[in-house]
Amino acid sequence: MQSKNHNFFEKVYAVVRKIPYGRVTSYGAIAKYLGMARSARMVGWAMNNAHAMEDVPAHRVVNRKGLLTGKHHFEGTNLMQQLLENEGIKVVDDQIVDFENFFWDPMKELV
DNA sequence: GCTGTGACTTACG
DNA sequence: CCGTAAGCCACAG
Repeated sequence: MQSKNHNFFEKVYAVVRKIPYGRVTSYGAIAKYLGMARSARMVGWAMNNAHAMEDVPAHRVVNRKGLLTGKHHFEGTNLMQQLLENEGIKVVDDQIVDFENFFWDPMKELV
């Protein structure tokens, strides 16, 4: 019985999985795309649960300032930064360089 | 059903 | 831009 299995988490994962390579987005952007711009925190929380999801590149999701706020939740100390740099994204002081240039808005890109 | 919490965001100075 | 304060919603206990 699926009942209310339509977790909003699944929606978050769906959007995060659609993040193209070498791009990043913010929790608020995802939340807004899901119609819950005021629940940006929940998006981050969903990422916490996303740890069980291998198809969820949570490292491509950062806060509004392009700061790797959730890097602390990744394995190691700078795994998140390593992953981003591996995609060609420069990260300095836990902050993405030219964040606006790498920002991926599901509202505009995903339509 | 209330309380606490959180990988956020916005507003104000 | 930076620091502080408040708002916000969903989930766990």
